[in-house]
Amino acid sequence: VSTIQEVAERAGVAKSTASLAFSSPERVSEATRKRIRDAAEALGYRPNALAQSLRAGRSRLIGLVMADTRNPFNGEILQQVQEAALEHGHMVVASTTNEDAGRERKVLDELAALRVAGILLAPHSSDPDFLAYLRRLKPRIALIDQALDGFEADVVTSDSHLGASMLTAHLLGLGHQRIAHIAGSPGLWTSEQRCLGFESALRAAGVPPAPDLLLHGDFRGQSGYEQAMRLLTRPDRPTAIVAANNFMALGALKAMEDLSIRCPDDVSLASFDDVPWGEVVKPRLTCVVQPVPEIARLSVRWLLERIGGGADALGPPRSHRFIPTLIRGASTSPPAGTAR
Amino acid sequence: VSTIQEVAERAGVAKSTASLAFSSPERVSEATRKRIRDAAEALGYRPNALAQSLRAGRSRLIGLVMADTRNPFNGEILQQVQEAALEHGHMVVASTTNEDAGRERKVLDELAALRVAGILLAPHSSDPDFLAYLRRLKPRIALIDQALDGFEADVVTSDSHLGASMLTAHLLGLGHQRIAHIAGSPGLWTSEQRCLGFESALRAAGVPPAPDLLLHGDFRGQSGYEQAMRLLTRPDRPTAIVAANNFMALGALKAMEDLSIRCPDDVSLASFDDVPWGEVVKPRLTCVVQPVPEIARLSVRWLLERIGGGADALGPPRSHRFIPTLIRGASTSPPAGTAR
DNA sequence: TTGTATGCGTTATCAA
DNA sequence: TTGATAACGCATACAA
Repeated sequence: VSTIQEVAERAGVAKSTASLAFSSPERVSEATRKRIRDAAEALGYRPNALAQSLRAGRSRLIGLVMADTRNPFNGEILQQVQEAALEHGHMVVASTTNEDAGRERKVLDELAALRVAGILLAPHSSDPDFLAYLRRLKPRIALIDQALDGFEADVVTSDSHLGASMLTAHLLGLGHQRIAHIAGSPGLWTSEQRCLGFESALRAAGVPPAPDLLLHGDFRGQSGYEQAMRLLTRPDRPTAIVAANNFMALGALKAMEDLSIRCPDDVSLASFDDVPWGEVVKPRLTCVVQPVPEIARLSVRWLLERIGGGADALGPPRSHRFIPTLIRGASTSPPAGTAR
Repeated sequence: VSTIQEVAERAGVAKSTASLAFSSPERVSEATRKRIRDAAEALGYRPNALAQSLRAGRSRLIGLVMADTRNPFNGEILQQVQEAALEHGHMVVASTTNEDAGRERKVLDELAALRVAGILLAPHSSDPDFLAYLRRLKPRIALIDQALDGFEADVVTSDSHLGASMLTAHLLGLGHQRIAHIAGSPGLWTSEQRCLGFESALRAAGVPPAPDLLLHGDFRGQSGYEQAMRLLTRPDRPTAIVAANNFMALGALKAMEDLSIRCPDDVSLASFDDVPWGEVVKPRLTCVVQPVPEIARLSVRWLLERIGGGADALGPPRSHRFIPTLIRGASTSPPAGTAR
């Protein structure tokens, strides 16, 4: 690639003029503008974004930090964020933490060093140290998918509390009373909201939450399998399970198979987030799905507004919770021996 | 964040000395080094990667360009590439093309403007124009997952030809004769290799490939559904189908369900690439899987070697094809009326 | 061992 | 309308 200096020489003008020809074409005479354009064309000139950013004090990069892109839910967030960012002329630096607090800080450090314009963060840590660290971090941060109590920032999520309540109410409506919840990693906002939503739906129906029916996993399939195994091998096993995400639900389903427990005939199963081509998973899972494209687009928009330095840049933190949608699958049905 | 100048002032030295303290600590006296370190610590100094890159003429970014991160196969490539890159001090700019040639060029343009150190590309286009464009592109390119005939570059893939042959031979071994193939997008290397591998296995078994049993999809689920519908509603429908990737296989499976065709009793199905938690897809798909972590790590290594400017930087293009692994599922069985 | 000066590619300011 | 110059933050060659 070539520099603006070379373009200028070829066009027989000063580099400042060549620069002007691109930034404010109207301030350059017709003739020279053409010469500069032609020279740039011939040389295949592309402005050096690094230099532009250094000069401007801000890059056209945004960082996206999430746990794991192997989960198609996150894969879609990335896809949508990337598209939305590109429409605004920004590229996305994608970083995964693999659920590791150390890695999370490391990638945030790197993003700060890169002077990214802003960071979309689906936080994994939530300890006070981490919050203090985040507050010191220079790039603007917006939270996506996962909120963080005690940290002031725009946050775009779906309503996890409501979603969990919807799933639980659906099961209660079918007649279930012993409903278990396989929750996500302790400490995470989504995990806790989903727990609360689960319990609140139970209480609303006059069913006292049983502590032994609330187990924590870590959002990975393996943990769903293990916790489901615990639940299902008890003498007083639950008649229905709510999993806090898609992978843990699949793990639970696998556990049922291995135990020859039929779903939904013996035990019903419902979860957060669909799986790709969920239609061919047997049985089709009942789940609540989040409007991922909207979450991605709004978070990008808000982040860029903050960065833009316009009137929107100030003002109190904004928060939006999208309403999830319940998809009735075949994995939930009235409990077997409901003749109570 | 602060600059090295501020660090230097606080430590009472020139900024070049401060710089030295980080790049060549041994060339700075114990005492001043400590003063500089302390000052940096106090100010939370992080070197500006933009400025470093501008100065060095090369950034510590690598671009990753692929079709779609919603496919967990690509999601895992991204995850692994990001991890490998981070270990070498590089961040990853992730860009999706959404199978759109225009977008593909656009993101490549942007990456070039960013002066990324190199690009890992899973190309979607393959026309001569595109090849010419790629050859002019400044950043070093390595191909991943998808090769590109006529373009000189390191390329890391799995052996698609072999993989398709493995699937086909497996079906032939079960006694199938009328085997169909739902191929990927025409023009893509993986699509063509898989076609060739499919046909070559047929020929090796003395079964003449039937042109009407070879249909092209576009690697998306919907196309798998549609082409499977075509195949399965024929009077002389095939007894087995090989799909060129996971999503198209799931689409085909859905088509079978909708047609009340049992798999594998009526028609067998085999595919490239697993699906996440494939164990709960009924029936468990027979498929060949690729060693994604190895593909990702080798491609990153080769790319960085080329960039590094060391002895490895020169030399002819390298190519490696990993051997895929056949996973026997429950979606393949001997054909129903095999008494031929 | 430390400091001075220069340039990486841009853009903005100011003068011509 | 155009050109000379400075500055963004850093690293290096060279001088002290």
